[in-house]
Amino acid sequence: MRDMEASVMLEGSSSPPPDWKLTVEALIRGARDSASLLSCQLQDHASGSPSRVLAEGIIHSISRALLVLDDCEKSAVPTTTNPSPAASDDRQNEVSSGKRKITCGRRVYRRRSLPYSCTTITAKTTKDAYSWRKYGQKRIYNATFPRCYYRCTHKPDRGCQATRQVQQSEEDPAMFVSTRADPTRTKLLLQSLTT
DNA sequence: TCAATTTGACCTAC
DNA sequence: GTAGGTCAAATTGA
Repeated sequence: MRDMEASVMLEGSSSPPPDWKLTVEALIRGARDSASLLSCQLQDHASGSPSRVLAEGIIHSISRALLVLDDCEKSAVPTTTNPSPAASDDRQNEVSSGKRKITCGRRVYRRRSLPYSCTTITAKTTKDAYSWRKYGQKRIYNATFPRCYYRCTHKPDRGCQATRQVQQSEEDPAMFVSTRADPTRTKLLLQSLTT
């Protein structure tokens, strides 16, 4: 698996085919369905059992493979996401309006489609190397459960850009769909896969 | 007192 | 125009 991921990434240094995006989306759908199925199967096995360890490994590998594919796509179409410093200055112009302050001028946000994202499905919100801090929650259209947004606690002091989205599964409320994105650490992971 | 969470507003991608 | 991601004031809890 490791070798496959590495080779996929190396090939991704060239321009992707026109239907690359459709291919990746199809893979993502298939992988998510597979992960959901495996997650359901996991419920019947005790934690640490060989079957469960194997299935968790498969889910992890799928997530990593998708991560590499996504990165190949991104590398083919370079983007700049540097927020304008001037934008933050605009936020200084605040006026008071009732309960909360309303900002004059435009805020600038880094947008959508989590770069270098990695989706996993777990029986509960798992602990990892990060310390997450919740910064938002939204009701999602056609979704029963709201989506929660987390970012790394160390963003202000260490500049950690990791973010995480967690949403309860529609099919099985006991499961949580977790999407993590960390531009800096993902690059390091990809480098390690090639060595 | 301070850090974490909540929640409505703001903003942008689609 | 709408859905969804982010901001930041208010609130809560240790």
